[in-house]
Order: sequence, then C-alpha cells, then structure tokens
Amino acid sequence: MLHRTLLYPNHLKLFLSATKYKRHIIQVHALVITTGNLLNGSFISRDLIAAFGRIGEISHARKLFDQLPQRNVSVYNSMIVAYSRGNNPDAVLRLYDQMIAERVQPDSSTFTMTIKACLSGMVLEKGEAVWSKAVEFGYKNDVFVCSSVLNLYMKCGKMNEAEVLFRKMMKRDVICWTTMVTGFAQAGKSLKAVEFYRGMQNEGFGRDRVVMLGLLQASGDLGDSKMGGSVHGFLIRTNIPMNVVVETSLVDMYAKVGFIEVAFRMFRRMMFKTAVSWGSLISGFAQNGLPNKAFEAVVEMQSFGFQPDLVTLVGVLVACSQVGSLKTGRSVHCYILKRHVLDRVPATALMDMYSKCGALSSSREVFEHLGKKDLVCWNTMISCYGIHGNGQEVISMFLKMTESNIEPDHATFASFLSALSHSGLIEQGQHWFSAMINKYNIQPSEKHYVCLIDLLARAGRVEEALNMIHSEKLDTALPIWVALLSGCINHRNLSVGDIAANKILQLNPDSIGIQTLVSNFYATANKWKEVAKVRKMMRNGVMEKVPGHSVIEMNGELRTFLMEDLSHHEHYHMLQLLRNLSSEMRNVSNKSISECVISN
DNA sequence: CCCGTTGCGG
Repeated sequence: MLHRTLLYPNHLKLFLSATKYKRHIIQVHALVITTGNLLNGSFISRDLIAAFGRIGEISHARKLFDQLPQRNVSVYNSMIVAYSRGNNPDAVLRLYDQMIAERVQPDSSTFTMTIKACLSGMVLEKGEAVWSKAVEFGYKNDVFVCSSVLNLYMKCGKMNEAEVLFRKMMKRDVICWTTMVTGFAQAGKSLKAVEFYRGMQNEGFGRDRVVMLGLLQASGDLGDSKMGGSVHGFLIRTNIPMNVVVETSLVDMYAKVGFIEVAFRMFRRMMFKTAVSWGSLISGFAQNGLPNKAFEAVVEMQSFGFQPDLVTLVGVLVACSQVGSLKTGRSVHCYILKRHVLDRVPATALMDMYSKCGALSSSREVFEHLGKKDLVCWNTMISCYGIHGNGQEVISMFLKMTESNIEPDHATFASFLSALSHSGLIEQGQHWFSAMINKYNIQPSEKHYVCLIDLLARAGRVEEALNMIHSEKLDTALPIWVALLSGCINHRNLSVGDIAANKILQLNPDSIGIQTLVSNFYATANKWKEVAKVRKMMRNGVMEKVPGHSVIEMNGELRTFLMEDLSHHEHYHMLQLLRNLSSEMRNVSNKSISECVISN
C-alpha cells in the first residue's frame, strides 16, 4: 500500500522514476484517479507514461496515453521516448504525425527523437521533412536537433549536406563535433575524421571518450599503429575511464593495424566482454591470417554463453576461406539462414568462401539469390570465376554488371584483368585494359600493370613486356618483375629473365615465394652460383616464417601440403605427375594458350 | 533529449 505522503506530486514523480514494478505504477495510477482528477493538464500523466515506458510496459503506456482527453507535448514526448527505447521507429513517426495533426507544438526533444527515429528507420526523406518543420518552429540553431540531423546525414552518406549544415551552425558543442568525427570514421573517410578532430581540438574540445572511438576507428582503417597507440596512451594518461566499448575498440584497432598479439592481450584483460568484443577478436584473427585461432574463439565465446552475431559469422567465413574448410563454411551458411535474412555483406563473404573452397556453383547460387547486388557483390563474383580460371564467364559477368548499371571500379578491373590473364585471353586482356583507361576513366595502378605484364609474359611476349616496363616507368615495382620472371621461366627466355632476376634481387624481396622463383630461374639457366647465393639469402632472411603451404578439405578432413614436403608415401608419383602435367602445359601453351582454357 | 564497439571483393 502506498504511503499518503506520495500524494505530493513531486513524491509521486520520484517514486515513479525509481520503481521497477508494474504494480507500483498501477497503484499510483489508481491513487491518482481515486483522489481526484489529477490526470488532465498535470504532470502526473506524463510521469506515469514515462514510468510504464521505462520498465518496458509500452502497451500500458499507450493505453493510458490514448485514454487522455487531451495530450500535450510532454505526454507525447514520454510516449515517443517509450517507443524509441522499444526500438520502434515507425511508432515514433506515427506519433509525430499525429501530434502535428492534433496541432500540438513539438519541442526540441520531439524533433531530436523523431529525427533519430528516421535514422533507425532509414528514411532520409522523412527526416528532412521533420528537419524543415523544426526550422519552421524556430529550432534552426538548436544543438540537439542539429546534431541529430548531422548524424542522419552522415549515416545516409550525405557528407556534403552534413558539412554545410555544420558550418552554418551558430554554436557547436562536443556532441556535434563528435558526430562529424565518428561519421567520417565510420564512412571510411579517416583523414577527414582526423581533420575534424583537429578542428575540435582547436575549439577547446577533445577530451571526450566517445570521440576517441572515432579516432581509434580511423587508426584501424588507416593501419596507423602510431596514431592508434597514441590514442590508447591518451586514454591512460588522462584517466578517461575505460568501458567495454572503448576496450573493444582498442582490441579492434590493434588487430586492424596488425598487432594481433596486443589485441589478444587486451581482450584477455577485459573484465566484461560482450558479443561485440568477441566479434572484434574473431574478425581480428581472420584479418591477420589466423583462421584456427578464429575458430577456437567462436567455440569459446559460445561456451561463455555468447551467440555469434552476423558480423562475427562473416569473420568466421573469412577464416574458412583461408583454410578451405568448406564444411564449416556451409554450416555457417545454414546458421545464418536459420536466424537472419541474408543481406549483402554476409552473402558476399559466402560467395568468396565458396569459391576459395572450390564450390564455385554455390558462389553463383548465393549470388543469384541476392536481391540487390552492389559493386562489391559483382566484383566478388568476377573474382570467384577468375580464381577458377573461367575467363569466358568472367567476361559475361562483367558485361552483365555494366548492363545492370553498376559502374566498375579499380578493384573490378584488378579481378577482371587478372582473370583474363590467368585464362590466357590475351587480346581480351589488352582490349579491356585500354577500355578501363579510355571508357571508364580509371587510371591504371600498379596492380593493373602487373596484370598486363603477366598477360604478356604468359604469352611469351616478354620483350614486349620489358619494353612496357621501361616506357611506363614500372621498374621499381617488385610484383611487375615477378610477373615478368615467371613468364621468362615458362618460356625459357634467359636474357630477359636475367634482367628481371637481377632487378628482383636488388629490391631485396623478403618473401620465400619470390626467392624460390628467382632460385628456380637460375636453376633453369644452369647458373648454380646464383642459385647458391639466393638459397643463402633464403636461409639468412626469415627463419621464423611459416613455409608456404596450401590446405584442402577432403571428406571433411583438412589436408596440408607443405613446400618441398616429401613425407607422403606416394610423393614420388605425385611429383612425377606434376612434372608431366607442367611439360604438357608448356607444350600446349607454346601452341596457343587460349585453346586450353578449361571451362567449368 | 544530440555523438559510442565487431563485417565482404581487390
């Protein structure tokens, strides 16, 4: 039974804002009704609605709301808060419209919360309409309203609009500065984010914890360990209290700049972890080429009662594609289908995983089932066919892509040209290389030139390739010479090969694969002194490096193939077969490479 | 009341 002193409105308000029991709120409601009609025009109805909303009794709040003979701004706002907390942006927007229809004047928080609901509901147009209404009612310079509009613009990719509004604002607080910094950071415009952070510092802001998250994200994105480390140092020095979100961001940052051990140490020291923390760690393992660590972590997170979310599962798929675990990949696919609608990012990750695990038809199936395909989806599908050496399908995919009005980018051409070269489609490769420049206005970068050199070198046109290296001033790029050298080995061109091998050694390659290639070339040329030199270099250089290997799944079991591994009992026959195959391939390629395209 | 952590292709 409620105490009589609660009849004072202030006491009632305090009581309502503190209790977590539905029956308490109902008792207050009853009390208010039985002791006189306090509901109309008083604050009690607002507080009752807020109290019901706070404990998640939204339908109770709504019933009370609907029963009121008249509703003012506060009552509306309480109801809007309830729906916002319940993650129901549609209901917020309906209430806002109803409010306008009932001619109740919204205030700053109404606009702020409604615009935020537009963001959750991803309705930019509605948000802009609400914003013009806010301007109409005189909230043009309200920092709360403006920040929510800035955030809406940033999250919808309207960076320019956001910047224009930001410049026009009369007064700027930490929040709106932070909105800009995190907005740019999340959009991958890391340098812009840092630029705004500097602006913020110049205005005397910048000790805020949230803005540090934006900087951490920018550091990770740029791979800038110095910047990330200094943010970490700043957090420690200034005694800004850590929390799960900051710690998770630190784990993520360290993983992204390649300091996976540091990330793991940070993770282990975290007192409280969330599914997101686990997700950061797991994606970090996958990004750093530690797929087995990623798998272990997923199992472990589940043993702690956390379910992997979509983002984490994408990390697991990346891990699967690295080790070729088709079985795990398929089970992740099922897991996703059971719980979520397959959206673009997981679908793209699935396509990539399937193709790298050898199941090209499954890649295509996922691709076909996808409703809306973006640039990355198309690029991935092209790369899938490229990996499998299916040049014809790559070309038809590319054409379909342009027919669908998706503008190809530098990555499209990187996959496309590489696929054409690997399929031996020389004329096509040259044609599309110039189309890239002339028709699509993409200036070739190093990787595109590598494709072109590779293309020519594979065709045995190594002198032509060499001329191009000189005329296009590509002679400082290691991958260019590597592409040329492998062509020289295959076509036994010792003179050009010698130039390439020399250049490669000058550039001091630390990759075992490249060193092996050079050593193989010298062996082909019978230059045994040079072979010994390169071998010595290999031994001195990178002892701790894991030797090159590949993994394939057979009947659910992972088989590893190590470089120069002779431990298999049939290794002699395997090597014999490989030798025969490569000599056959050389014979065929001398005739015409394009004749031996193996279609799927 | 406005700003906060994990994701795909190259």
